Amino acid sequence: MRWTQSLIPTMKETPSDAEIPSHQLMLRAGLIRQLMAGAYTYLPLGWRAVQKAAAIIRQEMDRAAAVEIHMPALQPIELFERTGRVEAFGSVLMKFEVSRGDRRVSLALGPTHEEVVTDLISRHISSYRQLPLTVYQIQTKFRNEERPRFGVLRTSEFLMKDAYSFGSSLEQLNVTYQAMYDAYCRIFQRCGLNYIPVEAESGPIGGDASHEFMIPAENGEDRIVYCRQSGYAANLERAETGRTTPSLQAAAEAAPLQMVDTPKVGSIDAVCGLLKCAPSQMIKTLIYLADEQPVAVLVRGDHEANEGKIRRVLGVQNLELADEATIQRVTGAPVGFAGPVGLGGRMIADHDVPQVANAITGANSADQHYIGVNVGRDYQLETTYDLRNATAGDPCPKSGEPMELVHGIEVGHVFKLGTKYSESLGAMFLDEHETRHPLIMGCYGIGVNRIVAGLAETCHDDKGLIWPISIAPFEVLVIPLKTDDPELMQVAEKIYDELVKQGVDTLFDDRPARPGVKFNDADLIGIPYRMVIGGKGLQEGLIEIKGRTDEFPQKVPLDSAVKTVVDLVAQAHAELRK
RNA sequence: CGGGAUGUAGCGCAGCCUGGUAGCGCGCUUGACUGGGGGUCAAGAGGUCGCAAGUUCAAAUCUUGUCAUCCCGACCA
Repeated sequence: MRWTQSLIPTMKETPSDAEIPSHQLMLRAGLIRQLMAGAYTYLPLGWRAVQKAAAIIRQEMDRAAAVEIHMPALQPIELFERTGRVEAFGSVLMKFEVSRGDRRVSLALGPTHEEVVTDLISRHISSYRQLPLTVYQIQTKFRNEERPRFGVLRTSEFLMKDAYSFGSSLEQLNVTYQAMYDAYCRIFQRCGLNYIPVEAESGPIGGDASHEFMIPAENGEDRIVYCRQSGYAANLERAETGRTTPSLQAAAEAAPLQMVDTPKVGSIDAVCGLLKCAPSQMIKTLIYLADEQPVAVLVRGDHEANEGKIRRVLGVQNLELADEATIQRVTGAPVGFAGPVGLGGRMIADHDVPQVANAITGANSADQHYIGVNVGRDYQLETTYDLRNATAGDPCPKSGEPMELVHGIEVGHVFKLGTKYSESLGAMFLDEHETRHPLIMGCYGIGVNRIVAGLAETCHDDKGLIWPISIAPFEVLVIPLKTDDPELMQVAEKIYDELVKQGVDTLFDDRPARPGVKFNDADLIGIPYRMVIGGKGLQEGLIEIKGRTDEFPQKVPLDSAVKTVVDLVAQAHAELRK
């Protein structure tokens, strides 16, 4: 591709709307342009990068025996009604009506395709002999983000690879799941991404096992805990901690229990402000309704209760924070003044709670708190549980080493769906005994443009982007320094032709611009290899080859230059496939 | 949806407080010089100051409304 024939609007200055590196650099390097909040046009360089990621995904999907199809983005709302996801998606689902003759038809733009694919398969699969089957597509998804942000990382319209597996047994599901998991590792590896597979909550979609693939990045929206020792990594909502039950006896030096007035001061922050203490000195007492029964849950003041863990400990289906009336009835005080001292009914505590010596808690009486609260003396616990979100420094459940808190960009998600959709949409098969069962499904997503944005976010220096060769819009950038020197241009053209002939993706900077402009743009757009043909070097029969991150170029004789670059490109590719 | 900020040329910004000629840098066009890390000189093009209403002899500037974008939060199968 010749630069002058393409559309590569690089910018020297950073648009003020862009805050995070990926957004700034993708704009400045001429990869994308914004149409509106949450919707971007991909310009030639950006689109090429996306296409390269898509090609790798296709190869690995095919290798994992998934077959590509293409489903409509337009979907009848009725399908979502049958699975109850109109409510589940809420405003995220883009729905609208169109008229067809005298009828009104309700449609949605697909946020994902479980319904469509399950409906499709239900019509064509009827026997266990046809299973397992995995289909996938690469397609634009639509989700009405209430607040699109982070540039191209969180948009209302985005490219997603979504695969769906159908099996006749859990064993089949597990085999497919593992195949997809492995394929994902290969895909991200080949894309040159630093990624962490993490254990994840499967969310309202249902199912029992799930992994997210995260790119560690400061600006990532998701938070995960990670142990370098054991490699354990998990989504914050899901993460176990290696903590155990501590002593439940009061310490010898325990201060006396004392009631203090805290008028109208009900929140943790407010109490801390008034009593000049840290949230970690407080015990937070949350009143939940667990299957309609009130339960008090104790966590340290600076911790976040984890409802999934609480639900599992209590062994209940429904769990919600109690309403004001219930809190008043259970604690005898308004919201904000609950505490474990003298509180009747069921009570469970997090492991860290008894370790708070001389704690501050609500006094179960309006406008009053206790100070000097100690376990074993002022309130009793039989045992403790893991009831809160993990935080940085918590011991790893595998190694016991302290875990780090990392932010991450979710680029992939695999999970075992089970029969949620096959049941609600009637996707059944007959087994060898002629018994009907719902198909057992898995689903597997990759944010294709997030691969590109994630690389832009994490691979750059102060001069610009640094693409891995597999995703780079071009592999080699050829720069003739004097476009009005026919002799020099002839050499440059020949090198360009030769590279193209050898199948190297080459960009030819034929702009009649000054060298400085070309060098700076070259660094900005981050093409892995740069060949410079200049007057001085040419006199000696040399041209320069420089990797994007090399400090200095190597000078290579004209006749071996193409081969040198071709080898470098091949090597770089090989490196990513290891 | 709550809180905050910003809308002036393609991009970055000044002007607004204190109403009276639309400005700067980069980019763009033409020409000359220049020619290995965003060069110099000269001459140009480009703006209903987000939109609407109001106050005023007069509004980029003051008032009200509205729209858009960005940030924090809520939300995000």
